[in-house]
Amino acid sequence: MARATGVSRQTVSRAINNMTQIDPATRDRVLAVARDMGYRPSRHARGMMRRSTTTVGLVIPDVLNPFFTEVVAGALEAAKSRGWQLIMYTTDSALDQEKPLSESIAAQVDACIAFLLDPDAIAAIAGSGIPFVLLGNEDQAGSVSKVRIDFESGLREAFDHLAARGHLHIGMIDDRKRTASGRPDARTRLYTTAAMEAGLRIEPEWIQQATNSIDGGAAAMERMMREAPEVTAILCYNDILAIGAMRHAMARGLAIPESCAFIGVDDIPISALVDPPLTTVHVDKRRIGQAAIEQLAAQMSSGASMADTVIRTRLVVRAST
Amino acid sequence: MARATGVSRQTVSRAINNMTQIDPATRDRVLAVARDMGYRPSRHARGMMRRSTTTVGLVIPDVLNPFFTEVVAGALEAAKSRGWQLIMYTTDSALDQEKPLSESIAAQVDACIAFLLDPDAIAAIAGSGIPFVLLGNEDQAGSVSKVRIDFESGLREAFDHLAARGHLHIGMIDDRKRTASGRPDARTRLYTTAAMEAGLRIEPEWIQQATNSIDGGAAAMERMMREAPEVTAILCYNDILAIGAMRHAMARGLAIPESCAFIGVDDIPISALVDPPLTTVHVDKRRIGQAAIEQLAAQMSSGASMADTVIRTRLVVRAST
DNA sequence: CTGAAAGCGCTAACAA
DNA sequence: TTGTTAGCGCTTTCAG
Repeated sequence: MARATGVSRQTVSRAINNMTQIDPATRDRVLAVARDMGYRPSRHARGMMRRSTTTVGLVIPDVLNPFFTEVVAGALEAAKSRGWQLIMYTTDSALDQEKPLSESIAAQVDACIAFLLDPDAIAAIAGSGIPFVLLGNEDQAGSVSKVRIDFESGLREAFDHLAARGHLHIGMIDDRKRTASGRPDARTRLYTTAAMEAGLRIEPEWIQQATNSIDGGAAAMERMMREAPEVTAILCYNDILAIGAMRHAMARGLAIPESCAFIGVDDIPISALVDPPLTTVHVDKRRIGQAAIEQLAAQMSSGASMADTVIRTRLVVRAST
Repeated sequence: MARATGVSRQTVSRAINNMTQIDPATRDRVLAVARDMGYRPSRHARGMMRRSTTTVGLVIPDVLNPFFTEVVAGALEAAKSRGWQLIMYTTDSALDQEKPLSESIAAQVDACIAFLLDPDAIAAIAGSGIPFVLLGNEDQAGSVSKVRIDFESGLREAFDHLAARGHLHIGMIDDRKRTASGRPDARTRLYTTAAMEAGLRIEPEWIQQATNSIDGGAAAMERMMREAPEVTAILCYNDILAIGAMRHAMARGLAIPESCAFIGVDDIPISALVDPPLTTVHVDKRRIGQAAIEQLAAQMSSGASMADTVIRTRLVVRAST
């Protein structure tokens, strides 16, 4: 306390917060001393008195992935409009980072929204009692509030679109890590379902697993061309893989979309800029972030959680098909 | 306090933090009650006792700009390795948001790193006494610790490269907002300097101001083609503008690089993927974020701030020149 | 193993 | 205008 230094007492408080009812001279003196000894009010002590701004944790796998970046933008915007703060956490897309992170997070924030796959990690946060919204994980038990993405609508459109163009051999480039996690994404399931419903057969080698990156997509395409040359259209787990695969196909001399058509998922900004522009299943990513914050707000005010938000998707047809 | 509910007293603390020296039975009972009444330890009260994790504020103009995204990734990584947290703040690239944000920020975090232009905003944070590192604003007074980007090296390479290819009429597409702020970026100054040193003339209409987006770049290119058709090479404020301009030029029938060459700045991931791949001045964006955290750490331990970090740049030649 | 007391750094209420 | 008292919610002595 500056009481020892300045001649005055806890009246420093009045000075620091420059309240009224204080002699300007005293205030200045206190402030001067405070500056000299590098005094800084404690965030926590303050937070205890004034009811501080709510701080929400946001867990995403990877900041460099434009998909999550847009979710962050949406959440940030919604948070800012409520005067809330956002603390960013990253799992580096590593399943084994989820658990330790989740265990420490509840102590740091007032509420949390997170992309998480590990059930234990999800349980850790949900069990901590803080308001919580889970993102993009549809096969989680119903006890936790969710914002989920309805890929079915868009993916069905995609399949119909390809079928209408006469494609009979439709392959898929999937996310290896996601598949390996034992909790395959809805996209994978929907691909199989849609093919069956359309009466199309699928061979195992028509599904290639890829590391989630441009190069990963290219590598998967290389294998696809070697092992399944009969495939004339490829549905990709996301735009990044689609772009990597498409570029590789072009480099290897395939004409697009004549020899092979490509469809991505997400509709990240770059997809409209590549050549040829990528046909893709559009997801309103900002809306995911916004909706998550809104659900958090609902939990915090009413106590009860509101109904899950479902983000619809739709096909955006461009030149790659 | 759970003392009223559970039969026991502040020994809940022992239970909550599951310390040793407590009867498992008692612990479980306390925990059960705590869960039932939705008890959650207060972040702040805790932070007062245990010295809590340092929380650093990170201010950037825009999360959706891949340049800043990579800076965030670098900062996040460096922060995580120290066990620090990052709170994200955004100014939405609006100069007038900087001041109010800066004034409230010091109370929320233990330290701060920020992309800021408004001198008042900078002074507000610097004056608050928290450890502070300013990013990318080179013409700020020397009193504040900085990580700055040395565009000169890379930009000089870029000019030499264009000159070596015989370009005599080199234009520039600049960032309108940055120019309008009255604090033009070093890039703008260096463009003029480099041209003079190379003995090249510059006409006013060779410098077009653009809104910082793909479309903004396209619009600026449209004006450039109309007002300065003699220009055969264009240096752009950043890759986004360059890509927008280049695409528009192609759409209008220009051959690239034969009719017009383009050079960007930043080397964001997309630049290598567009067609033709963009020649650009590479900036190590992750390093900016890392360096900022390192300088913060230096300030917090030694008290004195370490020397500013300078991020070197270099030209990456691709097919657009 | 459990309870009582003291105090973290600050602010709010009331006196002086 | 300034000082005093009390207490925010928790952890940490030190006794019981």
